[in-house]
Amino acid sequence: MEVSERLQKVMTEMRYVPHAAARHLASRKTRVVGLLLNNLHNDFFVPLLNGVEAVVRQKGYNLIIATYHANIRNETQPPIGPHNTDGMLVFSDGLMDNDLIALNSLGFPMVLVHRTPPADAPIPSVTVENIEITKQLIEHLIRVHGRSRILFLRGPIHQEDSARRELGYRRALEENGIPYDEGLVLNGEFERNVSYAELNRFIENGGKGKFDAVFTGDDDAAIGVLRSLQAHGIRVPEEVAVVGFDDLGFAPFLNPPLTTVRAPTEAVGRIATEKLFSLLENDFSDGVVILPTEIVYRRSCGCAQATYS
Amino acid sequence: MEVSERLQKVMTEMRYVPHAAARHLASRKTRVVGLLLNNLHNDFFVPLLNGVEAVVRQKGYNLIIATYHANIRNETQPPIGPHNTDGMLVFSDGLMDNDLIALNSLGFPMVLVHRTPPADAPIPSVTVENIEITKQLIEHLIRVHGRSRILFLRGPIHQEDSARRELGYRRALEENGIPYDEGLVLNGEFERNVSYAELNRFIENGGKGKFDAVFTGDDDAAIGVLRSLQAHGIRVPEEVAVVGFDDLGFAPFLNPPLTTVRAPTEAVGRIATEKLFSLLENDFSDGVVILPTEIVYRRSCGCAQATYS
DNA sequence: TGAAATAATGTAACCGGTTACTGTAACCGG
DNA sequence: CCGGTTACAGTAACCGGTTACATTATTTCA
Repeated sequence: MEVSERLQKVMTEMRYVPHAAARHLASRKTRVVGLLLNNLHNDFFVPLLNGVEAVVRQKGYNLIIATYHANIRNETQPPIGPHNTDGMLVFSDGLMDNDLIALNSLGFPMVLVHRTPPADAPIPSVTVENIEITKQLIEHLIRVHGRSRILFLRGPIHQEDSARRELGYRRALEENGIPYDEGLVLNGEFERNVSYAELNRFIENGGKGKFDAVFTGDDDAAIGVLRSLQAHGIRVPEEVAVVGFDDLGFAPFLNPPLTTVRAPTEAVGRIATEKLFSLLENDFSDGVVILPTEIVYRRSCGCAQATYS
Repeated sequence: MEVSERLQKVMTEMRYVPHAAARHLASRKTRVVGLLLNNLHNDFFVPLLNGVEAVVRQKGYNLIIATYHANIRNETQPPIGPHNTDGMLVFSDGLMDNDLIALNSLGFPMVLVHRTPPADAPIPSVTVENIEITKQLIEHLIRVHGRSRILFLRGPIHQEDSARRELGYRRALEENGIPYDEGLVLNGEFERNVSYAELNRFIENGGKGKFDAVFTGDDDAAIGVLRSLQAHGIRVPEEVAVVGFDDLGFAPFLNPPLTTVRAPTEAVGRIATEKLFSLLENDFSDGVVILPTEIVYRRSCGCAQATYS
């Protein structure tokens, strides 16, 4: 029997597990990758985490998850970096473009998730198509369902998905001759509770009757929107059409079933992590991947039949 | 200016971040805690993670998340342990009772989540009340809605919540004179996709008409159950009443709104993590915490009115 | 002002592995 | 049976901090 085999056997028998810190220190490798998120207040992260974790585990690495966002960046150091990981996935607005450039110039492997790299730093990135599909989604509300006063609940201010969806929203309005109305844009933060509160506020301050559709920004916010509309006795989709984004698992079973955009979120997590490992192992990975999205038409926009009569 | 202040200043100026591995090695502390999960295929983990992560961040620690379950425990070492963390939260059937006892006797701080400690190891634990509330939930179906052929989709075989909910289910049947029928228990794994497939299989193998209610085990599985029932043209709650467990954020907005048990999952995560830190900092924490649960009655069991007529 | 208390600096060992290098034993083909 | 290759063993330096202790500078106050 080879020595290495015998060694393995004895190590297992004696339940010897090498001390991670000592290995890390000596080998200058942690075998840990990090995932930096703005927050965890969204069911969106479940498929993302699944994609990430599956690849990380398969590679025998560990995964550190941390939240870090723009509001705390001046108080705290980023919890993840070259000092405790071999590389990281960035889905956070806490690291600004110049932070990314600095880390990148240090040779620290990174992959951006749902975020475009800074102009002069070739950091790989994985995201989904937002602008064109959002434009189509809004145009569907306008052309098929005759809606024109479309409320938009945007997401976090620095979040790129939010900005792009807003762009698609504005383009659709523009190309269909509907003036953009600042007053119809609320801050939903892509969170069901925030969206619920914001829409309540809007409706209770005389907003009722001022809108005939809502683009909730994402599916999680759609939950808050539906709850608020229901609480105010506004019928969906008859009085107000509602559309979301992401097609989370619950979307087909909301009341009414949610028309939304199917985003391959687990694939985003998986591909981003594979890119990160390609960077770790081959020191190379190519640029920006934009995964395709598609609209799923259900009841909440006015399409299809109500399932329960 | 004090020396330590000046030091801090220079450290910030020069962007010096101490190398984690070196600190860990020298100080024998990692300032990392681990969270061991069976899997991540469930929206249930979002509130749990939120509770855990909030406390971990507030304490300035890092969080490693890993999946580990009974099916892979013979192939791989647990990814989290004394070698790379200061303590861990265990929500996993991958570590057996004797593993826990071994780790505990090493003095490794652990807190069990949704799991009762082994008889002879005083490991703190945080979970929610399952048995009595499930019994009440099933009795509600029996007594208020007159159901008697109640399908149960149990969760993972070693998962304690699943076992306890099954116990509550059986007690309710027993105390109401309904014989337990093995044929009405399916393996839903607490996963929407598995539950969907299992219920489809059941219905298509002649199960249609053999049940008038479903206890889905948890809310995530409820999504699969509702989808399957809808696909087979079975009306909820008229033909089949459906109840879940957890009261995840989407539950009030399923179609129809889901009657379920409200479980304080974020609090479980928060309290469990606080217990872990109490163990880390004071080397002490007391026993088993069982958080109370309550039934939330909505449309899917037959209570309340349909929101959309 | 001088002795004691306190703060700062200097030094070396150590954490538990990895890495590189040197030396010895086993193996292989001609 | 020998030279050359390969497998294994032994040794020491090193990774980048922490810790403990000894030394020197500064402050405090009788």
